[in-house]
Amino acid sequence: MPRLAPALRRDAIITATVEVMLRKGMAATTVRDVAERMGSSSGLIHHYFASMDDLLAAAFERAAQQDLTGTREALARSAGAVEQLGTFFATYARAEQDWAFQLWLDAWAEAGRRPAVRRTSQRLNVAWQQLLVQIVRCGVREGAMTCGDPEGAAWRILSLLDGLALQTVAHPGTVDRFAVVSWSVALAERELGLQAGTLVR
Amino acid sequence: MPRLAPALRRDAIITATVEVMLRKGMAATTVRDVAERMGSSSGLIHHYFASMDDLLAAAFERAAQQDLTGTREALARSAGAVEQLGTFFATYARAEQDWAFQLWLDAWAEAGRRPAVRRTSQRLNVAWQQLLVQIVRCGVREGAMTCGDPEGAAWRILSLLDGLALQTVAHPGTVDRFAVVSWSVALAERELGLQAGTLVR
DNA sequence: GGCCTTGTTGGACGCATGCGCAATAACCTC
DNA sequence: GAGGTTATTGCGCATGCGTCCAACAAGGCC
Repeated sequence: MPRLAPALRRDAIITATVEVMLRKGMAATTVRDVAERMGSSSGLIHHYFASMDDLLAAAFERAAQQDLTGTREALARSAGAVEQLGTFFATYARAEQDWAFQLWLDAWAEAGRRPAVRRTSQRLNVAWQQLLVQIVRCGVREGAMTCGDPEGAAWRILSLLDGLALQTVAHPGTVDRFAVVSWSVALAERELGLQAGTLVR
Repeated sequence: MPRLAPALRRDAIITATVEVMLRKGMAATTVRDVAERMGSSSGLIHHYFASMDDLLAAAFERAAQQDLTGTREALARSAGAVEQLGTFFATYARAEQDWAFQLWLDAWAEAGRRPAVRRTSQRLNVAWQQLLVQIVRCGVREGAMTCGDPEGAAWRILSLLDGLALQTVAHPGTVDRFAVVSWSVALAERELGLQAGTLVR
């Protein structure tokens, strides 16, 4: 294994860990798996991460942040707050994002045993909520939405989407995903004083 | 350890496993833990359960079924479909039921690695949905609710409640549970053509 | 009371895990 | 090119896991 600058190596380890995590799940990811994926020794990983907890947390952070910034960029390309909200829902509806749901599910379950993972997942969850709050606040300022409690509304909508994600991941095929998404969109429209059908393109 | 009839011993093992599971989580539950809890040897457990997967599935089934029948009994004590639906939501709102949410979360996460647990959780999930379907069908027949798609409505409401459960378990303190419950109740009321406030006592 | 079925024991086995550490080798500086 | 810094190795250690099995003992049956 060629010698690498600390920052680059650390980065490479995280990348490899994310790949393993997506394939085998967070709980089944081991130091040896990551080392094999990188083609390096297992000792190297512990040279950069004090514990498995830290490594998994860092890897989860990477994956979730990527998702978050991807959504942020998509939002930036949208004109008004209403269109942004539509984009937000469309992101959740994408079938290719099942891996993200599975990852969040893993993180929630591991949170009980791994402090670092718990802290990271809580932080990122709040980040998603704040993203929604921002959109709603923007919509209210534009006069396109009405909402007395943006913080609360964001939590409610997020809970709704999480439940949807849970059902589709845990019981694929049983639930009609599209139907549940449209429903949640309709609910959000009513919650925010939007006309029905505004968010669907 | 006194000799016991197979059915009773099997029952005792499941009981002990549930207790350990509630305390340490499903993923952290080991054969030795269960044996120690029972005050027996570890070999005894494998005399009744072919694998750890089977044992965990049986224990999860026990806990979830208990919850299910408990709710069924509460529903039986309620008069009409509307009151039954109110009872259904009240069950979810109870703070003492956090252990149930945590257990479901564990089951969903373990499902990827443990076939028996997966089958059990899917079966019980459908059972909960059917319970809701029954209530809605009943309500429509009584003329108290309007719903064109009881099956779909049940899945949507269940997703909503699951999301709520997820947020409150994964991020205790961050989300105002009562606010989210009331919201989901209000949503269900609208979904089923009920007057606002009907389900809240 | 002897026998035989069967619930029960408790440790052994093999495997996998996270982690630590002395040795090695690559790179940089002078 | 010598020397020192440090990224990297790869094996060893302790621990924990699920599973298995030969031995043991407690009943029931005749």
